[in-house]
Amino acid sequence: MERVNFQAIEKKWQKKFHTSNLYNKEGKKFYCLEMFPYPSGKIHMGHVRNYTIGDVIARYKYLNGFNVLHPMGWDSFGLPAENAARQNNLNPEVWTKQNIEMMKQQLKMLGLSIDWDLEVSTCNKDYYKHQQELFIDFYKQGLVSKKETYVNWDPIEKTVLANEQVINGKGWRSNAVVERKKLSQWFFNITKFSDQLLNDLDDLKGWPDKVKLMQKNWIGKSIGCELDFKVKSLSKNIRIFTTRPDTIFGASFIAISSDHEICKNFSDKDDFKLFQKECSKIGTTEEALANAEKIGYDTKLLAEHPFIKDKKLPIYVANFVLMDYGNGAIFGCPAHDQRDFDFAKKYKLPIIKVVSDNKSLTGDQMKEAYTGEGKIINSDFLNDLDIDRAKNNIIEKIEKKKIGTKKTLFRLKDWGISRQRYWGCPIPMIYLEDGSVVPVDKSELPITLPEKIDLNSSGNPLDNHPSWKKTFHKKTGKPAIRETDTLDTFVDSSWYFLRFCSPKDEKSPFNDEQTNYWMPVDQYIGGIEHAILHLLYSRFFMKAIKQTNTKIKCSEPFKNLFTQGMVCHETYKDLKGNWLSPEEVEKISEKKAIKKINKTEVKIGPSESMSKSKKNTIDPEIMIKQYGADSVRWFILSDSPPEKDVQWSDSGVVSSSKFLQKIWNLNKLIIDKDEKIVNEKKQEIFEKNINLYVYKIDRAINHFQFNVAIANFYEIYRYFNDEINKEISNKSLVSCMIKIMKLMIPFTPHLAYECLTNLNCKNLNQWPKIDKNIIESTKVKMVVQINGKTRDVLDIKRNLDETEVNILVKNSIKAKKYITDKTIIKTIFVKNKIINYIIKN
RNA sequence: GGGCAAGUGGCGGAAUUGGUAUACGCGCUGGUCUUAGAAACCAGUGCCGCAAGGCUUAAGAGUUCGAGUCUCUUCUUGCCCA
Repeated sequence: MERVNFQAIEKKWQKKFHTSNLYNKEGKKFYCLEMFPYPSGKIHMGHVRNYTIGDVIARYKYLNGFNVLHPMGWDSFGLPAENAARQNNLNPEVWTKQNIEMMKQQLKMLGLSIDWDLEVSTCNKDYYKHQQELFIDFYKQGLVSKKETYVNWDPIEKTVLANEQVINGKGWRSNAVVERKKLSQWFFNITKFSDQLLNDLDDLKGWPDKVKLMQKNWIGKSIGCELDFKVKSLSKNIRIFTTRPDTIFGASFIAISSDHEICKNFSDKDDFKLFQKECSKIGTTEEALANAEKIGYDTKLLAEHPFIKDKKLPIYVANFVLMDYGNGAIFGCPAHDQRDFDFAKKYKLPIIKVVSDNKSLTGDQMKEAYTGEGKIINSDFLNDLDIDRAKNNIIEKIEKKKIGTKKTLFRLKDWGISRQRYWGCPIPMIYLEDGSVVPVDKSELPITLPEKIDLNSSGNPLDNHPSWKKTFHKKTGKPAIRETDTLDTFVDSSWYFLRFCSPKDEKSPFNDEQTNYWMPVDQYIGGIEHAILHLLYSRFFMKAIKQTNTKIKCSEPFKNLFTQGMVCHETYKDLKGNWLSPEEVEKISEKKAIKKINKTEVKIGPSESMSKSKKNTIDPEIMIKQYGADSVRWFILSDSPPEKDVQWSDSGVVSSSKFLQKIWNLNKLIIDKDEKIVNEKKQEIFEKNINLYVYKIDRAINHFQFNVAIANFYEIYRYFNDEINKEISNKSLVSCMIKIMKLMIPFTPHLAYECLTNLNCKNLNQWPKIDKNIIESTKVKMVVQINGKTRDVLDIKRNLDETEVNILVKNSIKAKKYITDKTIIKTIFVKNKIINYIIKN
């Protein structure tokens, strides 16, 4: 049998894919989008999986008559380019553009149905120009602000980290211990949309519940209240915020942030200064705050308890209270908050239990705070209420006494977007001589990056640049200084999906009409690691844009979301414990492997997601060159459901390629086949069964069960191969094979189109019709059970009723013996499925 | 610590959503072909049993004519938040 030349076929069809696209102008629109890649240099298997899944959907929709938008772009700003540039002594732009070229070629090798005319790259000024415009629009809408805040400072990268970039108190990239540093930063006021971002989740029916829940928790809405504490020695009250007003009777101290205005009273004291310095050593994440040692500074001030007469609470400055939480002041209830508990233990403050944990321990005997449910105790009028009731009750009392009000708190913080880096979008703001900050005039956009830059000195490269920041205010002509921070790269990816609707529009970020036609994205596909931030920021952008531009109708960017799993591979280590790549290892059996060079033993570790650090990566390009893109696509879809992790296996991709060879052979066989005598009945059954598979595969694709669809292809092959010589006309075989090859287009487009051409198929781009009548007329399997145990399976016509089935059962040899001479007490009959006889023994 | 998933052969996994558990693939075993290997093809492959048959979806209970699927308890793993 002739070996199929995958490389030649793929090359031939990729030329056509490059110039063709998936537009059916008269069809309903379908916007299919995969998360665009960071151009790191080469594509990895994760990309292969992501873009193959997207390609299946895009092609499937196109074949079904949809007008499909399937673009691709590059998330091309970001730190790795700066690092690489430093190492290789070239401009980040050069490095980035090289990578994009290489990765684009690799993506093309996969045979994706991308419309490359729409390509967008976020580091191009014709992209970020519009981003600067959007920034100015947002600024004018009051959605941008500049705030002095503590930030997570990465001392190695010398940059600000977002909370989520801090993992276990360390920088996600540098692994350096993160410090708290006060800086003036630009923010998007995402919290203005907190309620909307939360409530609109309910409308996202096409999103995984898991992702919605993660977003909900991230936004973290909670009800609490503000409450004023009188301080006798001060003229002013301290206003605190709490989500647990029900524990007010357990309060034993007040804790304030080191930035609280009261601290001004002793800001020149040396011991306080020292304390303040200590405070800055911990990061700003909740995790860092919870894990850090709690330290306090005794102000010697006393606050009055609002509900307990003559009770005084000491006021401490504490390192775990931040100014941007509530009002920078809390009351401490050690018995029911772990941080307060730790603090109280350290400073020997009373621990008063006010929620019953059904244990006899007194507050002082408790080993940790109790934060669970329970009845309120030791709390005067709140006693015996449960927590929720007590909360409502106390808030009512507080409002009545006019010492505080109910308040909603969100965990969600404003989005800090300033980065002290070169390779990002310049923030289009200028500082005037009088100290005011204004946006640059839109006519001056884009504010471009300087080409020559020193990346080797520490600090902010744009700030270090000799001339770049010096400019003039357009209106007054007076000298001004540019903002030298650049935007977080999450900003770049928060609106690229809009740009794809009209990527060539020079006047505005997007054309309203085109945007309203294509948006929202009908199917968005990407990794679960973006479940919170990227998706939340994009949702914010959509809402902010809608507020800015009233012509835009869309308020949620992604109608359906699919999060695919990772690609994993076994890990290998030599005897010294060094990681080994799969190429360095020779596998002898399932559990045994040796090093190729010196035949020493290799330890096989668990399969983990592919990463350079563990050296367990497989290069897609090598795989494509060896087995062909279709085989790689086929394998990556075949082995696991797409939402779960998949194990890369060499034997798997080998068998994929073998199977595609078999499909090729089968096609050849049919084309060259001599005509035989035809049995109409057999042919009809054959055609019906093929039709049934069309239905099954169509259904599987719709449910994202690509592995199931592929299993069906294996079945079809076997069935087809068995039936090929059984009195079926060549015409019928060819028309059935055409159906099958059309079903394969989304999975293995090169092979499928080549075979279809060889089969002389006329309408290449039309999905086979599912004939519902044929499915209705196929036989069904009726399970015959006796007392719930399966005794026989009958092939019967569809929709027979109970009496008809009874007759058939009585004639069945297998089932008959269980029923004759027995008393049937009850019969359960489910049409087309099962008949179950309950008999007496 | 809290929340959410999930647990099916040696492995990846399927099961029309309460109706034949183990589809399909990998691996393994045997065979045909071959000087040999590879490839290809054929057959077998959950467990017990010679067989008839019985047992089996992490463990245990429950609902049901019928449970991998629903409910409860326990255990384990993964993810997110702390």
